[in-house]
Amino acid sequence: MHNQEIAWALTEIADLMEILGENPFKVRAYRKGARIVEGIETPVKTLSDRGQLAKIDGIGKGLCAEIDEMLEEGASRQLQNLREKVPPEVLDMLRLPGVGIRAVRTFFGNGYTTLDELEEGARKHKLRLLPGIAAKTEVAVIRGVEMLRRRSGKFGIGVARPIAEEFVRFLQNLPEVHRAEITGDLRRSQEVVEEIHLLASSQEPDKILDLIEKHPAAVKLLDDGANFVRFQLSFGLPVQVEVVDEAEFIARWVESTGSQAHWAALQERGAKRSDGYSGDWQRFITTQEAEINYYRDLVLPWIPPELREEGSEVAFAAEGKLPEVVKITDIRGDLHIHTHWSDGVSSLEEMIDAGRERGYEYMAITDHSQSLSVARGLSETRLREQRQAIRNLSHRDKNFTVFSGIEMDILPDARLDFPDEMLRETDLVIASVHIGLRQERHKVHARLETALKNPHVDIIGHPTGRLIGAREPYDVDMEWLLDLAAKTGTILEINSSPDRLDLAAPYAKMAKECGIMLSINTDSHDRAKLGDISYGVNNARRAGLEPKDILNCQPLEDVKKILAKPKG
DNA sequence: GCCGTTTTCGGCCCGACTGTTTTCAGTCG
Repeated sequence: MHNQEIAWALTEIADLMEILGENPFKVRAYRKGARIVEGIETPVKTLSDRGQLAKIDGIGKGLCAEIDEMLEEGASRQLQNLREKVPPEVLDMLRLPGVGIRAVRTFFGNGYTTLDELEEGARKHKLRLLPGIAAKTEVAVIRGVEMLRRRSGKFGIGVARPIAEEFVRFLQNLPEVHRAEITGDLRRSQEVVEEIHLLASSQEPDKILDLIEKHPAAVKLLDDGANFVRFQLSFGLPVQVEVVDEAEFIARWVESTGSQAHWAALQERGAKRSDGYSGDWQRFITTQEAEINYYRDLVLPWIPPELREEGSEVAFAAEGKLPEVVKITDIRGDLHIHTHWSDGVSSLEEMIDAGRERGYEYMAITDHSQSLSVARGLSETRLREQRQAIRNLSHRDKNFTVFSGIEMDILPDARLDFPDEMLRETDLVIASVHIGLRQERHKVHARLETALKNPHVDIIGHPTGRLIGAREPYDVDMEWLLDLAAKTGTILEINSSPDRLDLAAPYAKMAKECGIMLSINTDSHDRAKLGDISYGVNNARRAGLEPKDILNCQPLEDVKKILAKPKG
């Protein structure tokens, strides 16, 4: 089992124990263990073999034994036992916003074991007859079940992509495979996908497909044919592997990357060609070895997969109007980072070293501010202490600049968490909404207005507050927000966490059109998450953003000027 | 279950908002 799978298993154990009324601190220990395992970069197997697992803070004897069992057996007996006691959909009830552990226990204790039953109970006003459940909870159940249904069968890019990459490596290591790539929605970096689609080329498709079917992760065969196999992973995600002849690879790759609209637009363009080989253009280009040649034969520049969506991009490309979208190598620093000064896992030193190792020129440490006490937010005194600690560390490397910043809370009553004097002396101020997410629109607007109009607020963090598939955005009129950001010269964040991707690509595109600068940040709470920047970059590419639109694609001196300059 | 320690068991981030309530507990972040 891999680190992520172990982390999922530990989380599931925690959820099930909680439903069964286990000691809350034991539950918390499992959750914490999951978070730690998720953040470890080396495979847990390696640490276990070296006997270093129990030395990690937060992993004691019990969790160590639990993890060792998973590594050896590929499963946890405790988890199996717990699953026998709690039907799977009772776990989903925990995901309903506004429904907590006590309500789930009440539902389960009164015989509700599926979401369908629960929804019916809510619609027929039966839930309110249960102790401690009222009409509002019924509304929350109905809304929440609808949200879960919309999400069902969909998997976040943060789950799908690492798994897809692992299968690609597996395929590439087979001697019979010439080339293997991710294709489909995932290659276009959609936020959520319904399956992983992989394309491989080989002269011996039967042999490849046979091997794939026997892969230990393929728990259930869904479908197979002459040149493909489709199977399901343990947690339900379908994977399709298609094997084609080398000569067909590029054409099939372009076609399967999609979207349908893009492919249709390409075909139309091919059919219209009038310079000699219009009749068999497709046969000609199937023998290409690179996508760039495929597009060149249609007299087009190569179109990045993230832009192959509407179909209209083909015409834009033909007119030379495609944006030069940002690449991951354009990113010069990460400007939203947490450390264990607040709720991060890694130390200040570890985060700074990790940024330097990524080849960044700069980074901003932005821990939470005092009001977010659950995250051990920094008081003014602590922030000043941290600034001094950062200055002390900065002397170690003159080629790497660390800004001392803050992720300051925008309070529910529309005040900011720090006075202006404090903000003035802080290198970079991100203002974010963390509490009071269900307020009415006029209150949310009043809060955002205070933040955007404050001359010291540089960036609005995760501007809509959504968690993909888990929490709706707070109630904000996006056109109003973009207009205000443009007027005040406030930068908006593209939060790279695959759970957030906030701003979403369509809003980021609108922001660019309004002349708003964006900042692609990871919001990392541990050093392993710095790599999430790739999700943010993919999201920005879908929005057609170019390096000039992005704060952290600018050289250090320019970033300093932008942060020092009064807004507006 | 983890940690730290007065080495054997007690304490484990917390405050605001909201409604299950009519005075406190559940939920959220």
